Amino acid sequence: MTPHTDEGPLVDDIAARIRARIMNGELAIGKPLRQAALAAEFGVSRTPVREALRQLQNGGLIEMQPHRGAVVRVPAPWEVRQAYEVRAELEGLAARRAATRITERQLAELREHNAVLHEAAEREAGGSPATTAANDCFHTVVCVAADNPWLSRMIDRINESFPRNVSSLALAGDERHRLENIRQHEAIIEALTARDPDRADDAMRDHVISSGEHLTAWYERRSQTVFHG
Amino acid sequence: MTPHTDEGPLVDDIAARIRARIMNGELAIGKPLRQAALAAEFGVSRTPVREALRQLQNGGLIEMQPHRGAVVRVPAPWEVRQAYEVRAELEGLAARRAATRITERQLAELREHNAVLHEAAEREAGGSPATTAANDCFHTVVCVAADNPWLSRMIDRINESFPRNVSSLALAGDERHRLENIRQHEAIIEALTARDPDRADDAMRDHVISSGEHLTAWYERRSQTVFHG
DNA sequence: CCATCACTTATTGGATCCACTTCCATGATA
DNA sequence: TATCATGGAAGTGGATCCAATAAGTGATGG
Repeated sequence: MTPHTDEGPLVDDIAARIRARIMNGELAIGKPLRQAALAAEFGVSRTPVREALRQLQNGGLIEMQPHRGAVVRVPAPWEVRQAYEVRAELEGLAARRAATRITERQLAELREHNAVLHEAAEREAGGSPATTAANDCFHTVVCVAADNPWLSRMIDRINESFPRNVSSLALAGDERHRLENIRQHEAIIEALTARDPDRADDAMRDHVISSGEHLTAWYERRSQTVFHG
Repeated sequence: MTPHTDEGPLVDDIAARIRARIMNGELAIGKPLRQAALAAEFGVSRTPVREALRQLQNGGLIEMQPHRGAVVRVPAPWEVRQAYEVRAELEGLAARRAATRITERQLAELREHNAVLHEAAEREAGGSPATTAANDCFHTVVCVAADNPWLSRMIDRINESFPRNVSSLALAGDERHRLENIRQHEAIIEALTARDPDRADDAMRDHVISSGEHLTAWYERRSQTVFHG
């Protein structure tokens, strides 16, 4: 199963694969992760798996208790809000920088990604991998246009701390939220097209904060279900 | 030597100790790190050392080439500028949040730390551990007052990516820079005392950006010395 | 005299082994 | 019957072992 095409250290490969499993929901939130099981699944020994798990712990995606194993982390709702406040600040900065640097080509890409989202919003539920990917790409393009690798890295770190399928699920059920999302993207594209750093910054902040509020609300509902139901 | 007072996983302890060695300059920039030597020094096997090194690599403090070992990372000057632009954004946010949350007690601490810096500035060169600590504490207090663990964590990650003694060295030689530093701290304290988020944000940004420029300049001089001298 | 190639050596990365901790079930005892 | 002790099973963390890779070194040929 994806037999490890030798590209760099094994442990990074393993970490990436485990992260992917968590991101797409294959390894559900709260699920315990057995080193032996993962090692067997990937056809390697426990050593690189252990190191990979530690990497993921460092990134905040899982929790490890000594001698008790690792579990996919369950973020508290207020943590989501805190993280998204930071994300808003960083993505705002990215948009600000992008406004004076983005190319016509990249602007076209943004419109393309948003068109995919718009089309999907009318047709299906919205939680599909395609829409998740389009959403990711939208933000990635802005980051690339911002042309600051450190900034991109920091934003990535935040995103990698929350399972992606959860963010999608939060979008999935709410038609109104999806349309709001698309309109916010449009506002960002407009500001970038106008090469207006202040407006781009504001538009991006609004967008991220609003997403964060929806996600926080989702986690709050989920916490109630899990802990009291 | 500091015989590992059992608090938590061994690998974290090792990572912290190696990081400390790098931060205070005991392990100089560009120096190769031998797993066996570190293991012997700490009285453990190579396994936890390897994991610790990988943690540090993840944090960006060292570089590891496969089968070629790890070296203390040499940041390029432009990287320093990029990182400090991000840091300015984050610390600005921290100051903004702190303005409406900071306690009188914490304000007093800020003044105290800055007094230490002021006193040291007149007396000695400025690169001492005490001044470094006071500088760190100043920013830490603001972060704590901001009351957002995610924000603190992100700022920490940036700071942990550059050996601390280097930042101090950049300060050490320049009397004018030291005084500028202290005045900027005063401006931040004033803004926080006035509970003015906008002013606090601006003052902190100015301060961090200015520090970043000095540090960048230091790295540029150093690069020339190392690579062409 | 210099370039190249085989060989040696140092060092890393992954696998295996062992000890220790934790959890769970079973049974003894008040 | 409830509670606590005890033993076993599962799983992790660290140590050790082995294979694979890359630098260094000396011999050989042009």
